[in-house]
Amino acid sequence: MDYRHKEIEKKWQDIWDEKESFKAYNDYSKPKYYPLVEFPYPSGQGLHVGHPRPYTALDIVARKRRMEGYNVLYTMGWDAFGLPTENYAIKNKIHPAIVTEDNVKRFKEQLKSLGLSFDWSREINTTDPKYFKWTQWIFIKLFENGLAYKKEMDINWCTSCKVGLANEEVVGGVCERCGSPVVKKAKSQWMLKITEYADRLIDDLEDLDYIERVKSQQKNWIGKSTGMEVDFKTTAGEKLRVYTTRPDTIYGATYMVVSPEHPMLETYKDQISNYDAIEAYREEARSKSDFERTELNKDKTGVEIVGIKAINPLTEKEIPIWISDYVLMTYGTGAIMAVPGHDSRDWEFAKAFGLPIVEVVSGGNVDEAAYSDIDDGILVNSPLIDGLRVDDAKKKISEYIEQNGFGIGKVNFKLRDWVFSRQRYWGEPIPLVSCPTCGWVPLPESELPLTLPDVESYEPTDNGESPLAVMNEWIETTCPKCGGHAHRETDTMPQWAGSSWYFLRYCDPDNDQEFASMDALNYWMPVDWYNGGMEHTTLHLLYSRFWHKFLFDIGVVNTKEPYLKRTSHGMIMGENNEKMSKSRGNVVNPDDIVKEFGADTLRLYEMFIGDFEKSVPWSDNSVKGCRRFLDRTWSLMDTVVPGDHYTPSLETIIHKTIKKVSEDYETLKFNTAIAAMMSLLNDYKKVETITHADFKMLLTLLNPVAPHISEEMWSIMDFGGMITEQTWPKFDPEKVIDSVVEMAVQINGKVRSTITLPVDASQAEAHELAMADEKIRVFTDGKQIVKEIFVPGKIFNIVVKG
RNA sequence: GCCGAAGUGGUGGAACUGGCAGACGCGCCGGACUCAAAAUCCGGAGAGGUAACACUCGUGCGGGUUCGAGUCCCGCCUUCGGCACCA
Repeated sequence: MDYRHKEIEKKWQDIWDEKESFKAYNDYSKPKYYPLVEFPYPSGQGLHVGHPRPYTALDIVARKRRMEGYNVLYTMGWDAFGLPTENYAIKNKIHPAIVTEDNVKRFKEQLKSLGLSFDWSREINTTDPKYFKWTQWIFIKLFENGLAYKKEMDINWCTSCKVGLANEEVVGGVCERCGSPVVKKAKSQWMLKITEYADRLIDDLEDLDYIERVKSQQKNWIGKSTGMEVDFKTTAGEKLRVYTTRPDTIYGATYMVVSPEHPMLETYKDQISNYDAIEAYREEARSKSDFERTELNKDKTGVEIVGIKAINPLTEKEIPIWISDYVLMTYGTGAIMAVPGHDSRDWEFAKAFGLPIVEVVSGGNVDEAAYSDIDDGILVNSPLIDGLRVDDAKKKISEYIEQNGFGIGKVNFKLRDWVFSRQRYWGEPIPLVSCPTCGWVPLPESELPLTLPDVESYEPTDNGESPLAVMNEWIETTCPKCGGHAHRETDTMPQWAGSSWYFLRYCDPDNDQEFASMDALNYWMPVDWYNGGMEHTTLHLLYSRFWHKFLFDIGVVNTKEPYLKRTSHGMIMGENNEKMSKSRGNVVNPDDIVKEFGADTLRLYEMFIGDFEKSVPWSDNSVKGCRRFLDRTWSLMDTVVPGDHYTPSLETIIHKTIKKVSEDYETLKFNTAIAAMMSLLNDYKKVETITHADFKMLLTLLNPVAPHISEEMWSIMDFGGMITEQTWPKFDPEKVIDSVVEMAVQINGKVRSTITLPVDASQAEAHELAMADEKIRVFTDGKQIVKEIFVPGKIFNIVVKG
C-alpha cells in the first residue's frame, strides 16, 4: 500500500471537522491553554509559504496541549480592512467587501488544506459589522475617557496612497507599504494618547515572558529618558526652558539652540535684529521633508539670533542663542543648552561656527571630540560639583537646581501619540458626530455598528479628504445629544484598530451584548503564548498592549497584559536567500507543495528547515528529504508485530526521544525534535521487527507535526480510536540513562582513546581500563601522572608531565 | 553612533549547567537492483597527512582563564534586524 497523501489528508480533515475534534469548549472546569498566532491580512496573492511556519509551530503546541488534557483555544480570523484591498477594488471596480470575501475564501481553503487544528467555529473578520461594532465601542470608550482627541497637526502624508500615516508606518522617510515619499501635511486628525501609557508599557514588560529582542525593541521605541527641564533667563524678559539629561554639564553650556519652529521666535520678533535671516532659515527648514532634515551625518546649519542672549543660571554669564534644525520641536521643549565639550552634536555645531568649547568633565580631549562617557569622567570647572563623578554630580546639581527654582526633574519619551485617522473608505467609520452646539458627540451604543455607506465610488480625494466626505446623505445626521443638525466624522480607523483586540473576541465570538463576557475572559485570558512577526513589535504588539491596558483600567478585561509570552519566527527566504518576491522570481506557492508532497511534508519541512527564530532559505531538495522521512515511516508498517512492550534494545532510545521531543516542542526547537524522530526511525529500521508499542510511540510523537499520516497509520494498524484523542506520553527518568557508556579518555585534554564502562563505574575502574589501553600507555609510559580528572559518564582526563 | 541577534564542513543546521565538534537532513562519492535512468536500499567522507595507521590542524580574528573552551573573560572584525541630530 502506498502513502497517498491527497486522499489521506482530505479524509482526516473531514473527519476532524465532523467530530469537532478541535473545538474549544466553554467548560470552565478544565485547565485551559490559549495559543495565539497573528491572523493574516487576506491579500489577493493568497497564502505565502511564510504563513504556515508560525501557524504550524503553535499548532504543534496546541495539539500537544490537547493530548495533555487541556481545553485549547486555537483559532483563526481575518484582519481584512486595509489599503491593498481598497486599491484593488478601485482599480477593478469591485466593491472591497466582495474582494475581501473572495480573498478570505481562498485563504481559508488554503489554510484548511494544511490540517491546522483551528476551532473554525470561532472564526472572526474585522470587517464584519458584528465585529467592528465593538471596535467602534472601544473607540468611544477611549474618547469618553479623554484618550482620543482631535488635533490639527503636521501628519505624515503618503503621496501615493493619499493617506495619513502613523510615525510607525514611515520607514526611512518613505511609506512602509508602498515606498513612496512621505511629506508633511497639516490636517486635523484623531489621535490616541498612547503616550499616557508609555511608562506602564515599559515597566510591565518586566514580568512578561517575551523574547529579549522584542522587549528591547519596544523599550527602544518608547525611548524613555530621565532628565531635567531647566529655565535659562534671557535678556528679552521671559525664560527659555530647555530639556537635558546631563544637568551635571551645565557649567559647560556655552550657547543655546532653539528649533526653527520654536514659538519664542514669534514672541520676540521685535527684539531680534536679524529677523530676516532667521525667517529665511525657518522657511528653508519648513520646505525640507522629515527625511532630509534627519539625514545621516548632515553638516550642521544654523543662524545666531542677534539681539537676545540667554543667561546661564549657574554662571550668570550671557550666552548666545542660535536657531538650528538639529533641534526638534517635537521632543523635549524644542530648545537645548548646548554643551559642545560633552555632546557630539553640539561639538560639531560649535566647530562649524567657532563657538567656545569648555571642558567640564575630565577624561577626554575636548579639542579632538566631545567626551560623553558617563562612567569614568570627573567634573572640573564646575564650582559646585568639582571633583565628583558624573552620577554623583548629576544628583547634587539636580537638587541644587530644583531648590533654587531653576528647573525640575522631567521624563521624556520618544513615543508619540498615535495618529488614528485615515482618509480612506475601507476601514471602520469613526462613530462620532460633529455638532455645532455640542462639539464631538459619540453615537449611543444602540446605534452601533455604524456601517459604511454602500456606494459606487470610494476613490481618495485629491485634497486629502476621506472618500466619505463627499457622501452627503451619509454625513448628514442629527446630534445624539441635542437632536440638532450635525454631521458625521468622515475619517476611518487605521488597520491596526481591528487587530488591537481580536484575541478578546475569540474568547466569545458570537456575543452581541458585550465584546466578550467577563466569564469567558476570566477563563481564557490571558493569551498563554503569542507568536508573531518582529515587524509587528512596535506596531500591532504595542498598540494592542495599550488598548488592553486601557480596557483593564475601565474594568472590562481582567488582566493588565494581554499576552504572557511572545515569541517570533524567522522569515522564509527564496532559494537564493533573498526575500521572496514576484520580481525576483523566487516565490514558492504552498499549494504546489501540498499538491505534490502533501501538507504533512510541508509542515514537517517548515519545522525542520532550521532554527525557528531565524530566517532560512527555502530548499526544494530538503522538502524531498522530509517526504522521504514520511515514506520511510510509512514503510515501517511492514515490520510491526503485536506487542505491548518496547523492544528491549530500543527501550532507552525511545525514552530519550520522548524526553527530547517533549522538551523541544515547548522551546521552539522543532528542528531538533524532528531530528530525534528521524534518528529513532533509523534505529527502528535497523531491527527486524518492531512492536505495536514501539510504533505507537513514534506515531504519537510525530502526530503534532504530521497529523494526517500519523492518524492514517494509527487507523490502518487498528490501534483503536483516533491518535488525536490519545494522551501525550511520559518518559521514565530512569530509563533515559544508558547502562553502559563509551567514555573518551584524554591525555592532557586531548582525546587519545575511548573505554567502555558501566555508567556508575568508579574512577579506579576507569583508571584500570585506561591503563590497559595501549593507545593510552604510549602517552603515559615513562611519564609522571600529575592528576586525573574523572567526570562520571562524561570524560576521563589524565594529566601527565615529563 | 546606540540597542538586539549571530558568525561552525560543499550546504541548512546540531552540540544539556565548559567534557569525544559536525547530530539530523540536503548535496556529493561508491555499491546493490535495472538494458538504462529515476525511485529505493546498503556503505563512505571536516582539512592536511599516511599504503594503512599514527599524527597535525580545525567553530570570524588576537589574547586570556582552565586538566579541558564552539561554549567563560578581555580586545577587535564582519553580517543581519531595530532605532537614530531624541539633547
